[in-house]
Amino acid sequence: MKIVRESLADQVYNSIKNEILNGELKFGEKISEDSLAEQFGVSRTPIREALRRLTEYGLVVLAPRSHASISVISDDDAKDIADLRINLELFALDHIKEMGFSAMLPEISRHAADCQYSSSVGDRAKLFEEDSLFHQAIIKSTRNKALISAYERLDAKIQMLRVEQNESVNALSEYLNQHTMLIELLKNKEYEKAKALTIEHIKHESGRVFQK
Amino acid sequence: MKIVRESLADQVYNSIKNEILNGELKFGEKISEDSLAEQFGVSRTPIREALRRLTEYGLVVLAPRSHASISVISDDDAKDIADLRINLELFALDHIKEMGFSAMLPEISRHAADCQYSSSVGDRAKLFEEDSLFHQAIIKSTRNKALISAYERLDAKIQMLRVEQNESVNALSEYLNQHTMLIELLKNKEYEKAKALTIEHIKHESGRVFQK
DNA sequence: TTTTTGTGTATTGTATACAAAATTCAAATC
DNA sequence: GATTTGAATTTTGTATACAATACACAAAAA
Repeated sequence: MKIVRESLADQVYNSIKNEILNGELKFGEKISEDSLAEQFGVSRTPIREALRRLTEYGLVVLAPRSHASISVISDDDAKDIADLRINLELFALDHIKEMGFSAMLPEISRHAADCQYSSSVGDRAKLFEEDSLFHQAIIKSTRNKALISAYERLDAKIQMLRVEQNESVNALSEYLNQHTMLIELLKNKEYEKAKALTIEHIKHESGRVFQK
Repeated sequence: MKIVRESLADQVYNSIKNEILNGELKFGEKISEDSLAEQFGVSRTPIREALRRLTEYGLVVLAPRSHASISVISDDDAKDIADLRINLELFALDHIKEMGFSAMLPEISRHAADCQYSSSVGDRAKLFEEDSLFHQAIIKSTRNKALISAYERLDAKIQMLRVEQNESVNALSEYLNQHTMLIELLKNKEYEKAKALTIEHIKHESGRVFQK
């Protein structure tokens, strides 16, 4: 077996990403390479690589020769993200209709269950993480690599948005029930209902951006 | 007006991208930071940033602590890309159906015309570029930033694929006529026909991956 | 008071130096 | 001959040094 040590750049990337999704780094906050380098005890080189990768995922914005800052996602952007997300998830359902679940059904079910559990013990962070993994698993069942990587990028921003509308996840139990309902519909091959539910589910989560 | 000099990393990024799309750099070819640095007369730092960005766009593959190489796109990957592309372009058409063309129609038409012209003078590179811009313009008319950036990533690989199947763009004039036909259908609000044509158009271009 | 200009400071962009890991290839072993 | 081993070489990963640009704030001008 080949052991590959994670590079400092990768570690820093994950750490900064977590700090953004934890809310430790606020949206719009300026960040300097020097202070991050000092914070993580590394040189600026891996910090720069991490920041540039985060920029590609839309979590960080780079002002050339000036500074980096955490992204701010406007309501319009949030609406765009939700619209595209609906499109991609429906595309995945079409694929499942044609080709079946592949081998992902157990994983999908497990993430739905873990959402329920995390909710019941009040672990919001874990709940959000499992919710992302649930939707990613549906996408992954298509085995379409282009789709999977496009969704991965979108998911980074979806996760940011969840942090932002921190307080506003109303009717959480209904939201979580939709997961199990969706699984049932897919098992029973009721694809049109599954699509309708997916749209409702995403609009439900995206909240206010669909209310106008 | 603020003059911002393009960074060396950006210049190198564009140069390497062009070399890949020109075929100067072959698919699967190993590339070393040192030799690129020497070739461009810069240090490894901007080279590394460029390579990492290219990796995010799927044009380059990084083997950690070992080497970088130009991506190889398999037939399965090409099929995935074409499927997703169809989905995204149909999504854009739905948007145009709801909201109209926005102000992009002149630009769309111009790129279609430039495709025709480039074809007539036998400028393949320019033809491919304008073809990409034509489809990008349709996507841009939705004004959905998430969609636009997702498509931009996909487009990088679409361009690579066009280079690969260099000789096989058969029935080019038919392909180009489809551009003008599509514009006419959209002007006349014949959206279902436009969608059918889009599917045909993309499958036509993607060639062999749809032939099984 | 408001605007402009200039200078010092802080920050990013790039080059270079060094450390660590992977690759190569020849010699040794089976 | 095929495989393994190990040192030499090459290449990447990271730190540091320096250059160039942007920023902040005070002094001067309108």
